[in-house]
Amino acid sequence: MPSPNRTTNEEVVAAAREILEDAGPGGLTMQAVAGRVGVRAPSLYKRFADREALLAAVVAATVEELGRRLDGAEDLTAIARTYRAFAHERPEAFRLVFTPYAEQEALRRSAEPVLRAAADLVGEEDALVAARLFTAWATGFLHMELAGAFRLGGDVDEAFAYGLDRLRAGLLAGRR
Amino acid sequence: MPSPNRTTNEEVVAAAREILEDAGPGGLTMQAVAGRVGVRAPSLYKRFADREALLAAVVAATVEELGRRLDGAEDLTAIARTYRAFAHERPEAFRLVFTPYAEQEALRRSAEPVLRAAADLVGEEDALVAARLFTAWATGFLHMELAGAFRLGGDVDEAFAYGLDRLRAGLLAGRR
DNA sequence: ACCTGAACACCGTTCAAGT
DNA sequence: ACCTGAACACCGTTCAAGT
Repeated sequence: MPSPNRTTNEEVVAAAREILEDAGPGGLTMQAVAGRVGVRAPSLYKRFADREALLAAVVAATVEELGRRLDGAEDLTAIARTYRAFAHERPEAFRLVFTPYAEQEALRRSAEPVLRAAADLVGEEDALVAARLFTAWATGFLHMELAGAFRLGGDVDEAFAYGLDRLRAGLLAGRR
Repeated sequence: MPSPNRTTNEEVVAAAREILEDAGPGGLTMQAVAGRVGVRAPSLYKRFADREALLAAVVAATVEELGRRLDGAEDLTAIARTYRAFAHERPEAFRLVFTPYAEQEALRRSAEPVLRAAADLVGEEDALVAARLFTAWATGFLHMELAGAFRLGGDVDEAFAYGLDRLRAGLLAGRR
């Protein structure tokens, strides 16, 4: 006798993302996720091989959303602003993006707008290395900000603006 | 009847650091650490309040060692090289440095050489923001490299050299 | 077909009892 | 004083049995 699905993969991932932000990675238990979608923990194994696979799906959904938002950003300034707003909104998920959980494919898609903006600045030939410089800076800055590494002094917004400004200047000067 | 200590805090932390690199954070269990220093897991609670406190001590020791190595580096190029070599040597510990586990004090000490090198380049007034630009880039780059985010194409060494070069150029151009 | 209770392995942590 | 066996709570995961 077939019984209808009591939940969906999308619903499970959405629940996991909420729990992740509310309770951190340690609070993201199979039981907590199951409870939020109204099933028991063993049922989740029909949908995800194990907790790690669920985490990978959470990261994939996060990277996808980030990619969608970045699509609207046209230059490095807009991209940086969007990127930072996203990290502030979903700090726990953001922390997981650059871990081995992340899938290459989704990362590549979300890197597209950065590559385009970098090409506009330095040309096609150096677009990749320039995009990596920008992404590494933005990623590192946000990781440090979220970890509280900037609590010691100085204005964080000012440091972000300075970094973006000097980065753009360095890229423009290296044009060829 | 007093019994002599069968281990020391330093030995426990050293064991934990080895296990962390060999087996990742998931393999860093209290039992594994205890086993390596020749005691049972409950004994560790005489030395560290809980697993999180032990992890914090691991990160503190890591940051301290990084700081010691950076002391020998005089300019941003040398610092970048040292920083990258360290991340390659202890990837798992490096990943934990910019998390809430890290203590502010140790981080500040290890930031000293970067501040000095930044001041040499842009002057005292902008040294802090310049150091944050450099550190964010280096940290982000290494996190991405360790996460395999650069496996898609292009030469990683070249991207690192390009980033450092453009960063220095941007800083120099902003001198005032 | 999908779901679950029960069970197992494993881990963090506590504590009374050993020396 | 330091160490440990035993116990407890909690979690990931499996699976036979339910509908």
